[in-house]
Amino acid sequence: MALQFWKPGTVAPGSSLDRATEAEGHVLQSAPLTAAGGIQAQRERLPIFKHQLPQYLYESGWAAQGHVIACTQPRRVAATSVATRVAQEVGTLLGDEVGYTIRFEDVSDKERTRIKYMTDGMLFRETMRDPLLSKYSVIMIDEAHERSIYTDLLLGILKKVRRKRPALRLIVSSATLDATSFHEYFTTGEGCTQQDAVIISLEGRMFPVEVAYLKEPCSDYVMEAVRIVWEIHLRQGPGDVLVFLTGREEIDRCISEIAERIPTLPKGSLGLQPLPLYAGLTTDAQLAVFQPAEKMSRKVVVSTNIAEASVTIDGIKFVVDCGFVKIRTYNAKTTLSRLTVVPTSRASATQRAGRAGRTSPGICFRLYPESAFNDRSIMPTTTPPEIVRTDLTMPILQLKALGIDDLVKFEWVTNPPAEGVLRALEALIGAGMVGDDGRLTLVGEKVAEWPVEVNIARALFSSKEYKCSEEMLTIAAMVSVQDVFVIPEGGSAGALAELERRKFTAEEGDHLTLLNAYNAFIRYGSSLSWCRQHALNFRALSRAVSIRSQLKKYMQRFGLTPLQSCEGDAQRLRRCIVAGFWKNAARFVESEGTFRGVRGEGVLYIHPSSVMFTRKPRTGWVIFHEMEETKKTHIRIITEIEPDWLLEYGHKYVDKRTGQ
DNA sequence: GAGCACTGC
Repeated sequence: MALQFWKPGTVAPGSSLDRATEAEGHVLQSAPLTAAGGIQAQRERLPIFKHQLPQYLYESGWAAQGHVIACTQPRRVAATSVATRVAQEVGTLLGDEVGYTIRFEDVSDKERTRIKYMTDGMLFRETMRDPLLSKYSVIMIDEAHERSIYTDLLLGILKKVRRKRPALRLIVSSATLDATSFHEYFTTGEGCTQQDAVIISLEGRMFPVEVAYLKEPCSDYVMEAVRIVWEIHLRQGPGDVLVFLTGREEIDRCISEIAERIPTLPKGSLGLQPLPLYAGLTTDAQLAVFQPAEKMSRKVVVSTNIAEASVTIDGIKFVVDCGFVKIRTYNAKTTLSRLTVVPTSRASATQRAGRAGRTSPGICFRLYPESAFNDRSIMPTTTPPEIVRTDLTMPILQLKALGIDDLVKFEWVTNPPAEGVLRALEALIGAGMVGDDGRLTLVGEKVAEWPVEVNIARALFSSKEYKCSEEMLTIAAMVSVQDVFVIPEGGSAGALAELERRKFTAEEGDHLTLLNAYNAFIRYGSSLSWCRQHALNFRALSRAVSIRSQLKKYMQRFGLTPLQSCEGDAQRLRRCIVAGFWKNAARFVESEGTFRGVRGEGVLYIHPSSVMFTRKPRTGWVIFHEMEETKKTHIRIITEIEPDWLLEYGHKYVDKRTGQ
């Protein structure tokens, strides 16, 4: 069957979705969804929206006999907000026929829920308990173009599930040009036919957006952005501006440059109100971008990629796009992750431009020449999926837990790099999670179920022996969230925050400092105002509370109870951390003031956010939570240890590697 | 003596 695309947002009169490919449209499919009746909802020529597909399927009987229609989203907010909207449209209470399931929150009913919105990570997790996902009749994977790691893993699993359970119908929804490749993915291969039910829809933006380019490339896109914002402000009509830059530093610079020029505005002209937006901001500061602009003023939101898909601001009429994005890449050989600024994909550029056309026609100014946009060697069609640039240790452990031992045979949407797969397997074997036969060990099976990384799981398992599970649980939760300590931009506010942080500082290092901050948060009522007073991130701490209580349930389920406190015996706790993180040990080199990793990682620098940044370790040895490469290789979340605590583990490690 | 895109279980 030939692939066809609809024009965004329309279905021909009286057509059912199974006939949609005959009509003009943005739905494309290779097999009809007629087994339980087609969709006859469109008597008149009404626009059909993507989020309504599950409810049409529901009305057409696809949720009969206790079956459930699932719709996955890469993000929690999307899952909850779409579920809320659909529940309203269907006219039921949220959590009744229409519900959602995300981590820490299950607003669905086991018996009654027929349409379930969920994060893709959640559905992936569900495959561990029910490998055939037998209660679902239709699964819609939304925002598949974002290619999150869980989307990819899920698509791979679903292809496998469909071979065993052909009655399962899949809908893959993608906003970009790669729709055809998803189609090919599901219709080729052994046992796959053109009859496999796949519908791929394209989204359309609501209003036209005119795109303008620079004639020549610019050398400093931050200053160029400032110039364009100025021009928009003086020459264009009303409407707010959204500027895309790559990170906090650029955003701060852009904002102060704009602020500096505000006094030069001609008398009587509109004011300008520059506002930063990035994930690390406090809730208060983030909320500011949603407030309407002050009277007689134009709002300029200067944002990271967060405004590309995660956060939607109404009233934006102008977009200024620098054409770059900061992404995390992972080097399997060195086990180093790194943040790099790279040109955006064309798909990203299109998505960013679309942000100008949500409420009215708009204009997007791209800070690069049109020739760059058209040159695939400069701007790729799509961003490389997460699976090719991430640490594969956990994903592979989880695939193995699903019985997928042959990773070469697994039908990846995109193959992960061979090096990454090998290193991950090596790490899992070294950690005793995978045996030499490539199969999961008993420990591996257990750890795969935990929603934490391998090192943390190991420390939690050891916490029973070291009698410090209460504290280890807290530390596990705290290292899983980021930005607990708020760092205001420079000046006196920064120094004040630094003083606040010292109140929680523990001699032993960052792990215990985090523990102190968490305990104080609980002791003083877990309140937002208390966090503000002490320069702590309320959102992060609240999340840590949720994670801790979830992990506590796992401790109970795995018989690691009763939970015990180390009663202030920090040594037990530090030894327990070593039991999980012994591979992340580093030795101080006095003459250089730097560290060397025991795995030969080269020169390591303490991250400035560490309480160890200003001191040298008494014993000369530390354990770190993670390392990251920026201009230098930094280690983060560090605790001082005694070197002989390592001997036990180091021995095992050497044995495995050399075979001695 | 100096820094951190964004998600998710």
